[in-house]
Amino acid sequence: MQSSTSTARPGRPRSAAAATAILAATREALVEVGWSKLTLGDVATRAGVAKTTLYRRWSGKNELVVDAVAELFDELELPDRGSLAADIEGVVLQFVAILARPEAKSGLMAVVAESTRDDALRERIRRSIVDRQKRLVLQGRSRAQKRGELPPETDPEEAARTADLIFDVVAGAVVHRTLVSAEPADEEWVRSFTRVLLLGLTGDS
Amino acid sequence: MQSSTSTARPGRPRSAAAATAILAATREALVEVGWSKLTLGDVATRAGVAKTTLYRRWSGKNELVVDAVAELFDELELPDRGSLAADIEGVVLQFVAILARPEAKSGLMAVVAESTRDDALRERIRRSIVDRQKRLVLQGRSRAQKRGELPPETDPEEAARTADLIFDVVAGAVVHRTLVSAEPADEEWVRSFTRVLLLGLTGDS
DNA sequence: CCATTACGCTACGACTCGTAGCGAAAGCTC
DNA sequence: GAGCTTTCGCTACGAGTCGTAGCGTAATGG
Repeated sequence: MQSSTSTARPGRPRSAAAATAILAATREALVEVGWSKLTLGDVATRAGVAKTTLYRRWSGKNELVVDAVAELFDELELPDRGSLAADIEGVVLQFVAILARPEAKSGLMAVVAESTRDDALRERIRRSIVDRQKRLVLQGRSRAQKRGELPPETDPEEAARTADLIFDVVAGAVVHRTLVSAEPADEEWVRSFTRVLLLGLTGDS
Repeated sequence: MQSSTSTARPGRPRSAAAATAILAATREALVEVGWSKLTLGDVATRAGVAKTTLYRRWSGKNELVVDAVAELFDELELPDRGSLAADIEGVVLQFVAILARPEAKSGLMAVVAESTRDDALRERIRRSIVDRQKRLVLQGRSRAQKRGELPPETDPEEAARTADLIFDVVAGAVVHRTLVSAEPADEEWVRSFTRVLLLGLTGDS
């Protein structure tokens, strides 16, 4: 019996422009001052809104940064490059490019760190970042199966577990290389990584 | 002409017991309140020392947490389990166990996040955590080569690059599984991961 | 036109920060 | 032991941030 999907709330609607400005200002502040010194008051000033507006929409710094960072990862896509190896290399290079941006580096790792003590935050990260990008793994696998590069999966549950594993290996390796080892994930590194991922340590062509 | 290695400073020496108590108190605080709400005043109280003592020894929260967390990783070792696969599974399980501890989770990720904007901090992390554990990769490879499981390396530079790659893949995958995906890295997962690492995605036995 | 909600602004107590200054303690050298 | 040096515990401080409350105004829908 509802007219539409809860969009029909009375009163003045929230400004969409404000949301855009706030998230952009958050990323700007992440670049300039980093996560630990980022204050909501500063973000509000940069965005040209009142501090109270910020608190009305987000419960705290963590939630705000998650939303600001999540937008960065939505540009990932998986163009068909003809082979599984080329597909992997392509998407990994995109991921590397995103992680090279300072707002992604400091923001992402910080909220992940905070999420170890905050279940709601972890769930927010999972929904808005992690699960959204797992599609790339599924897409790549299905393409490789059509090409005959990978065998079709038999057990669907096993297939889901493998997809999760691949996602952790790929994303984890890139993040670790970029942030912890802090060395460039250039094309050469991506090629080596892809080779190991496809052939393993023992399988040298 | 120095009596010993710069240990011969005049004046009252710094209490070694205080350092131990401070680092332990830091880990305790990481468990109870997490990184963002951890205050140096609280740590000082827990350790039973004055806040000023803390500031005399560490320049800030980041440096303190790095030292407190670094001690956790020193217990990693690589017992000879007879095969490369078994060796990898063993050390990965140890790593998983350490990362399961809340003080390791929140502390490590937080300082890594901060290090994206602080070169000195990144170098401190590298020296006290990352490089210290790369020995495990080198040790495992050399053992596998003696067993004939891996070919001897030809180019030493290429060998170093590969070792770095392996380290990023292993550590990154475990960290991502544990912290970002936030799902258990149990024995079954470790077995699957080891299989992919050794045989690759294509190589199914 | 009226109810309802969002907005901008100001002000507030509570808290943490990092530092300074002090007297006392604990080592070394002579 | 005397004297020097450095650390330690304690107290106090201004500066800055936190998250919230209160108010008048702006923008929607019925």
